[in-house]
Amino acid sequence: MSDLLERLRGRGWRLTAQRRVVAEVLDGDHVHYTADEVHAKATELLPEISRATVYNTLGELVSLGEVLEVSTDGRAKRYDPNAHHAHQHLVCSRCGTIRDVHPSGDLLADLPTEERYGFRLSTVEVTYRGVCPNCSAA
Amino acid sequence: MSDLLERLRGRGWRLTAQRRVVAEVLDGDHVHYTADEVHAKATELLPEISRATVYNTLGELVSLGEVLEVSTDGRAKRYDPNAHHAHQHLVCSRCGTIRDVHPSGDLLADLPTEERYGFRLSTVEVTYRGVCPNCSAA
DNA sequence: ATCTTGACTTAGACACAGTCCAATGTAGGA
DNA sequence: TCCTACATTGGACTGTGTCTAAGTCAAGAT
Repeated sequence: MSDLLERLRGRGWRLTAQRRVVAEVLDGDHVHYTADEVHAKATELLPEISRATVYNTLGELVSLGEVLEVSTDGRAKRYDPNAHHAHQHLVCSRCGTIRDVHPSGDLLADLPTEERYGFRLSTVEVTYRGVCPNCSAA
Repeated sequence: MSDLLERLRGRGWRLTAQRRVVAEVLDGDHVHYTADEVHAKATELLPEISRATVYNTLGELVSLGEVLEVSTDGRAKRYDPNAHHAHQHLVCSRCGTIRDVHPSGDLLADLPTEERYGFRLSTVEVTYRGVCPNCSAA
């Protein structure tokens, strides 16, 4: 993920300890943390980091297109660092676990012209819900 | 929508003025109000109705399967009385307007077995995003 | 028609997620 | 090294939703 930092510096991002730490926390492929979880983990690496900075940084990463914002439950938004491969989400209705998944087919094409009401479509988000093997077993 | 009230009474729902008013506000096909919008409209019909009652009633309608909870933006949840026809949502990224839409094809089938990670799938929610004709024009 | 009772409603306090602000600190160019 | 525009901080604030204890009432029983 240090290439991320490089990319951002190239775009004029000022590189601070706080931002580095937030990027580091988001590193890894299958994390979907809430802002407060990011803050908690960032605090372990840099005790004085403030909540506001974490929110600011996440917001910047989202508008720079480096991180996706996912809200699957109407509660806290989650942040998904896997922004460079199109994917959708599979959520366990019991425990809330999220997995990245890759449906087949062209999802946008599933919406017929007469159902588009003159909108210019840009994206589609799909959330599959079900019960994960763990919760099924229990 | 008075058949809704009948249905609910049949299920042992106690019929109060407050509940009647909430059901009345949700009547109509293409409304997607937030809880506070429902409360505002309910207050016009029954001035003393409290916020807590609106939240309670909406929650009950949702668990009874009469109303759908939709959260498209990570802000306030919206309540969709059109719960008896499967449908998805088309959201304007500018103004937030929501339309019910009906994609073609079997959405669940788009997720290949090897992408299901052992989950027992139950539902799929699709949100199409784009810009509505109104906002396009402006 | 009235009584009774458990379910419903209420106001307000509380909790959680997120935003805003003025004061302070600092990265990185000159 | 200095400067300054940008970043960070903590705490107050907002919006959305939940909880509670006390009061009220729908509807079945009498």
